[in-house]
Amino acid sequence: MDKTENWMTIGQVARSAGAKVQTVRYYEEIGLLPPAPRTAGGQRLYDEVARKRLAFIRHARGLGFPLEAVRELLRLADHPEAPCDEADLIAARQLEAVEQRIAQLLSLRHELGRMLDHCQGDRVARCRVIETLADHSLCAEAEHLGAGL
Amino acid sequence: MDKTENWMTIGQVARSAGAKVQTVRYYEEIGLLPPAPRTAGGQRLYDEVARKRLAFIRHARGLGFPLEAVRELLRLADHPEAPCDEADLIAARQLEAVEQRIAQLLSLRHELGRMLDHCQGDRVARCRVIETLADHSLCAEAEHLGAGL
DNA sequence: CCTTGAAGCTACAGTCACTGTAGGGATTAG
DNA sequence: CTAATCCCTACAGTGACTGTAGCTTCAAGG
Ligand SMILES: [Zn+2]
Ligand SMILES: [Zn+2]
Ligand SMILES: [Zn+2]
Ligand SMILES: [Zn+2]
Repeated sequence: MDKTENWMTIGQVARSAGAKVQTVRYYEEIGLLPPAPRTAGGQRLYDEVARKRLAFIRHARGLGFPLEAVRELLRLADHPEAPCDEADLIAARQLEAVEQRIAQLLSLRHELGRMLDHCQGDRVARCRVIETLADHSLCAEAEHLGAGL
Repeated sequence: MDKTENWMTIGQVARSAGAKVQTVRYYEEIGLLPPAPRTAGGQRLYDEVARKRLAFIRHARGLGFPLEAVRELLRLADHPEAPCDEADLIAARQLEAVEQRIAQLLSLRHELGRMLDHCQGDRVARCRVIETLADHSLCAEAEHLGAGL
């Protein structure tokens, strides 16, 4: 009944979802958002449906889902009659990835804490931080092979 | 006393440090490793000093230090008489970054677990995973604004 | 109607730390 | 001598944006 389209500009829709303007354009470019209709002057316009879609994407990204998973979740959300096994599987895989990452980071925290605890704050020649980095056998147990935060 | 240089190829030194050959060349390119001496045919050669330097880099990377921090740690390791405050500060900052990341991921784990626990595994129309992504007010408390794993 | 300033447009480069590929040359064991 | 394995350079691609330059459009005030 409410056909009064309440158009928003890209800046408004971006703010409403906590995204940057460039990010919204990027999502359109890679096909996560449909091409937005434009004003006569070529500026993008967004309605409530588009705003919700953007909010969905940002929420999923905030929970760490990679964009390909978000793409799949959007596709599923567009088919409400399909069974939800696939959506649950994607979320379960994401949970597993988060748990693995947590385990890895707990191990890194342990090693970093140990390094700092053992250092007497003397010269570099006797710095436990430098010594440990030069000799993995000073580490407690961790494998810390995968890199990055 | 041991001047018998025991040269390794790039493949050998990479394997010994758990790195790929391209990664070793990349470290040389960005100046983390000094330019390696070459054979007459132009192939790189590595000695024990270079092997240790590469192992140091990989160990630091394995503990999550960004390359710029590794660069600084290497610079400090080359000056054994300097005080070790700087090295300890870099490690402390890394520890703090790891702790922040852990806190964030624990919150994500909580939300993902909640989503999955509440879903009855019906149609997408009633899938708690999709519902939650569409409506952040179904989340417990977390801000999950920063993205990515 | 005109001006001004904010916001929008495209196109492209840069981030981080690699990884992969194409198209060749070097080295070594048989 | 040949075949297999390694190595070389140079460059493109990854993920998910972010920043910049140089322009155009829009809304509001005078
Ligand atoms: Zn120290
Ligand atoms: Zn270690
Ligand atoms: Zn479900
Ligand atoms: Zn939420």
